Amino acid sequence: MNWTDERVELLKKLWSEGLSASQIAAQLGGVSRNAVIGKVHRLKLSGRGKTTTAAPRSKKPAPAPVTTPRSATTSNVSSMSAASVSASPAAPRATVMKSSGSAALQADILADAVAEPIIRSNENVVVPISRHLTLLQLTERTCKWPVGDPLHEDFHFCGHESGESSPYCSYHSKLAFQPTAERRRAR
DNA sequence: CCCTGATTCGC
DNA sequence: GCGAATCAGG
Repeated sequence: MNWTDERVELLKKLWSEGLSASQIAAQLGGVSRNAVIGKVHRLKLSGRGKTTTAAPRSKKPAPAPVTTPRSATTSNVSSMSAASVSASPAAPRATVMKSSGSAALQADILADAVAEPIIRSNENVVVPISRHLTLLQLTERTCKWPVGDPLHEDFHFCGHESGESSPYCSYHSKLAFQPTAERRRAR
């Protein structure tokens, strides 16, 4: 993909709006977050007020001819990152579904099996670069169950662990795959 | 492990 | 100029 003027403009815009490199890459399509970051640097568009890791100058990776294998001790952090989307004032199209958007991150007890997710993931490629709409980073392991009104600010996705091959967490999977209620003729 | 941006460097 | 690989941090 070329960095056309338009793409560069969009890059600048999104970057200035505080989107992360990966988010921008996702909307631009066809580029990796590294590409975005690289471009940002080349454009000298670093730092937009609040950069997460503001480690300007500390040390440069000296070209040590010797490989220095270091073992890092990782402390376990158990924080769930809720998938929140910065709702845009003008959402293109709302996925109409009747869900009582109150499925919080903590597997809350949902009254009854209400929601019937009509989530038709089309072959949807990249989200048509539109508003400063930024679907969060829905990775392969995050529950993609939408929560709340897409038109509202607090719209987000469940974000729970969704296992290896399911788009939803175990909880939402059950809701999603519930056979249209009692549709069986008991012999 | 997930994510973030920063830097380097071969192409 | 580009961006994968790598580094460094949360």
